Amino acid sequence: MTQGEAAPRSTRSRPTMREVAALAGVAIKTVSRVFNGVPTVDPAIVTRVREAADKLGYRPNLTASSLRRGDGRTATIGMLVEDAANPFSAVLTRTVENVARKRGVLVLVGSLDEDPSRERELAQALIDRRVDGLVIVPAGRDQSYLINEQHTGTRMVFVDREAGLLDADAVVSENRQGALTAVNHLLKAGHRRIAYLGDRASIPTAAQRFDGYRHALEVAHIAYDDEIVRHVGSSEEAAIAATEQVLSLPDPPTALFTSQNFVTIGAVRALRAMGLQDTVAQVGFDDFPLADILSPGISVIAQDVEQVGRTAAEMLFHRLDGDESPTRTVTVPTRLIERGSGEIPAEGPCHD
Amino acid sequence: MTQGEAAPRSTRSRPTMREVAALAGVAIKTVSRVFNGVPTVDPAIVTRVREAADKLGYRPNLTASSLRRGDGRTATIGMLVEDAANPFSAVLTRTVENVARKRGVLVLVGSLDEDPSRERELAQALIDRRVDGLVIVPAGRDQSYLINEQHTGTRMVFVDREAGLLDADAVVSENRQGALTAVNHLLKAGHRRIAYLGDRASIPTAAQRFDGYRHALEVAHIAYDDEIVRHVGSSEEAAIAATEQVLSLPDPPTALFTSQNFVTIGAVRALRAMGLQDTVAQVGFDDFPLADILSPGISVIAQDVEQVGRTAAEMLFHRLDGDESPTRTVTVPTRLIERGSGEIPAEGPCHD
DNA sequence: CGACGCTGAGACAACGTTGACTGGGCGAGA
DNA sequence: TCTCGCCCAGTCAACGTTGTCTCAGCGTCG
Repeated sequence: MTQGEAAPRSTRSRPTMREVAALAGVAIKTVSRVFNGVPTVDPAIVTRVREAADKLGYRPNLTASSLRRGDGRTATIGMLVEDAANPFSAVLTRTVENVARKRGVLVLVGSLDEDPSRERELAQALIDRRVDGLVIVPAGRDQSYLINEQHTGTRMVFVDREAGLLDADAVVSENRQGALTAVNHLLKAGHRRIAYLGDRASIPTAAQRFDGYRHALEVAHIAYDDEIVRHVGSSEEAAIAATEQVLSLPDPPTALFTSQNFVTIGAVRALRAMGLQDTVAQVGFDDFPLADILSPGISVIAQDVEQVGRTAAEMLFHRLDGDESPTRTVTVPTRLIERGSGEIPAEGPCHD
Repeated sequence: MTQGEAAPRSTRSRPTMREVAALAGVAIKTVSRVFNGVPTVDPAIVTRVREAADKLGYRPNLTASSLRRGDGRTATIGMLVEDAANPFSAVLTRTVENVARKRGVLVLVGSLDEDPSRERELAQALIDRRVDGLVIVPAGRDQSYLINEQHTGTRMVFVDREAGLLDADAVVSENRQGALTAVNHLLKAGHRRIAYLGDRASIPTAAQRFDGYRHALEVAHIAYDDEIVRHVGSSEEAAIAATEQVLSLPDPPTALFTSQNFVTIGAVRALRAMGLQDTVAQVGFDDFPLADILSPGISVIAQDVEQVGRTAAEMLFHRLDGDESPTRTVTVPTRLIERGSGEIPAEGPCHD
């Protein structure tokens, strides 16, 4: 079965419009018209071109197309999240993808790991690929490096945190109000000594939640005590340690407000390890899978991540459709889910 | 403050090499050389060009560059997973991203939702953007539509499931062996009546796990009984219903092997709802967060998702680096994690 | 019956960049 | 002194596609 083809099994080069045109016996431009659905092409020629294209396995080159065509659109957007593997980012990515899909737009994803320099690098990498727009959960506090890109037509929406030193659209969760609700809920159960365990205060969302915590205490005329306040970062281990420390104080808290996912889970672990899960109340910020199945179930302030992602994507595409209205920040509400841990009453005498 | 600029605040067009060249007083080609780090450029000119570029906010256009340059590389790969929001896919995406990052390669992500037609569409969309390579968790059983692309140089690696009707690299978990281990573990605890609850049998991984289940029973000389076998799909609700049904049989199983994540969680819920979590043993396939914190902890066969993703990405990049060796399938081992639920002994008399 | 408009297809240049080649200036060796 | 070759920057065309323009063919109307 010796054939003429002596090629080493591998790489032909990919067929182009030129070859399709040659095979169909038409001009390149006509092939272009066919693939762009221009109606003024003889149906007979259309089928001839399509057949030639199928035979050759031709696929249009979108990068060449976007280079030449007027709007320069690549039908691709960039998405920068904290970590593609964590549930918040993953859900966000998926909802943005869902909105993009309806428009034939694909999503480039990058993880920042809370590193501002990585944010810049990846944003640049996306811009170098001429994405039509960006959805960013910013790691740094200064996005002014994007001013140029904004002026040259790259649309962008910030998520979870607003942009710093840049006038841009944003979609955020109701962080301060959510935290307030959480702490008020614990106050209602009679708690007067409520610990705050959260992410580093340098992270804007954490700062806002902390602010809500302080405000709730203030309104309730409870003195702020930084002995029972820990900004631990977002690792479970650190949260476990902090929880143990706080509960080992001479005057330990009777309730915990844990303001971030991994911190919440760390605290859950620590409470169970100490056998205090039915004694010390807890409300966490951000829901997590199986929170309902533990005993007690973990009460949380749930963010509507899907809503956040969907809104952000829709805002971005509106901008791409030509919306030139002033930038705005949309706040998505949170809601309290009572599951048991947040409803544990305060023990001991009431001090008022 | 009336200025000459009457422009409506918005969209300048993005500067090109031409403009940088004009401002720096050099030829376009020299700008190109500077940005490609060609060493034979006068250092004085290099700084002149860089300054001009900075002043204009110039950023190279990678799509134009990849169109012109010889290898046609876009420094972008495509990744098709089942659902970017689920933990398995999310971790996979992240590990692939990590390997890609080291090479300055970005990742386009798409979710297939187990829909073969969507797999084709998205694969085509990625190819139209001329990605350098593809990492695919296939939804369908026939990937022959990719043969052309394979021959024209698009590299691809399949993950979690092998490609159908296509000779391609793959990285899979040890499904059959893992299931075997799970069932053997339950047998060792004295169980003779072990239910199988898993995803639809049309999904290759589910079929392999089911195969492992049957094989383990066979070796142990236990008759197969399809009364206690349910292929329920991957929804928690369906798994809950199936678990309840199976346990309501006249001769209910004393142990469950749940062969997929959501099925495992559904069964956990059902067992708790029925108060049987300390009576009926369970081993699940695939680990999940908080499995250790439940009581009893849920014993699982854990897949090494990071290892799977890393291996796949590395294989892809080896191919891109010119590796032309025969295609191969790498199997990544699983491991049993004992946490309590799988070690609950069988009640009642032993039948042998 | 000739000018006119319309329909459908091709020619040409250009998008922003880089590969291949060219050419001027200058030092070294014959 | 002249040539050779090297160094560095420039010119030109091309990557695959599409916007603009042109043009052939044909039916219509005054």
